[in-house]
Amino acid sequence: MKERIIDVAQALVQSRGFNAFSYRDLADRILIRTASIHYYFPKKDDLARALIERYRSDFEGAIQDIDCTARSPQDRLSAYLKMFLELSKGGSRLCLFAVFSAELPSLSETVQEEIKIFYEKNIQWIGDVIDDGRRAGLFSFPGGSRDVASAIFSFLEGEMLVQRVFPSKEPFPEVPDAIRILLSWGP
Amino acid sequence: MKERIIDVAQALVQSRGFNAFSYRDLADRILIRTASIHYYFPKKDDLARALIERYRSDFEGAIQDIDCTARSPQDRLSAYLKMFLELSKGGSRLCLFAVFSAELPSLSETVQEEIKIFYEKNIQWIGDVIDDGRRAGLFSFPGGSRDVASAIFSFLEGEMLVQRVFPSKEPFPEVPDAIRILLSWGP
DNA sequence: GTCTATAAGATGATAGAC
DNA sequence: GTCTATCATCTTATAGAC
Repeated sequence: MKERIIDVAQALVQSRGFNAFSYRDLADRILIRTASIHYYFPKKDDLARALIERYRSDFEGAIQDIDCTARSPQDRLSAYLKMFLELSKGGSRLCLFAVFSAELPSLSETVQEEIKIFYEKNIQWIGDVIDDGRRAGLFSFPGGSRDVASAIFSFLEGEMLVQRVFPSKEPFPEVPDAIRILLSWGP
Repeated sequence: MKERIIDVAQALVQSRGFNAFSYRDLADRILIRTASIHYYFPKKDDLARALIERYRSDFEGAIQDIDCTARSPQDRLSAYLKMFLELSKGGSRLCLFAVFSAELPSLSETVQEEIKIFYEKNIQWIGDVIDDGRRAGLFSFPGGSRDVASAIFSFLEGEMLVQRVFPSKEPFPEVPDAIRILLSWGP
């Protein structure tokens, strides 16, 4: 049940935002009473934290999978992008953290801190991968790998916003051209 | 008065989101009663439309200013970026449209349409500028200018989300490195 | 134009029966 | 665990006095 509530809540956050849905919205969709949801998540902030925790652990699990299979930097980055887009259901759902960032000052301190950790982990990981790639002569870019990693991550988060507004746009290619250019990643 | 309401409302939207503030929040800040706000903006959707209209006209005015002074593609793009960041008050405020995109499905059809127009205008303009730049041999990038313009815009919107989470990060340079790389824009 | 007063409904939350 | 019942509060919105 707990998982099911999180499922539905996540879908609502990713489409409307955290402040634009109520326990009633959840209850109606799950066919349960709001009091039952309060049993699992007494305060709405508890729900926010649970949402983040699962999303983040999904992400970290996926990243570990990628690291374990230990392929080339290119394959790792490709796999990351694919996973990123999958979790967001191709734009109809935003990245959970893009939504939370947009509403950041309305969220609790704890949640804000969790969001920061998520961003940090992602940028760190991308930075490591492209650094590996550069050392192997596969990628080429000026400056620090962290800056480029941050730019890639910003681009991905922003691209979801744009894609939401233009659903007619062709779906994300597996590796967006912008990233290929940023990394001088030849075809 | 109307302008003042829009000022305060815009600040609230850019920090918390459209669904996370109420007429009461506005009233408390402006030292007025909620009924008075309803006099100017009967429905909250009227306020949303007014917000968008002003933001968009500010943007278009600024873009026209840039076009009239008719400088080089590089200067035009620099000026655009500077304006973009100014309107967003350096990350403490998100781009109004980044917030609206994040909450898109919770907004009215009319508002959604306006958001689309804003995005379209911006991407179109950036595309024209970098196309000019490419023809003049100042920029170099593979593929269509619209795709690169879209990537630049996505990056900017996303960068604001990231900057909000890491306020300690150094402020946006006038022309972010990512954009220099995307355009092969030498120093 | 701004106010008081107020309505109708939503919202987050709790107590207590089953 | 799930329910009914209930709460205080907030939210959007309107009517009508000044």
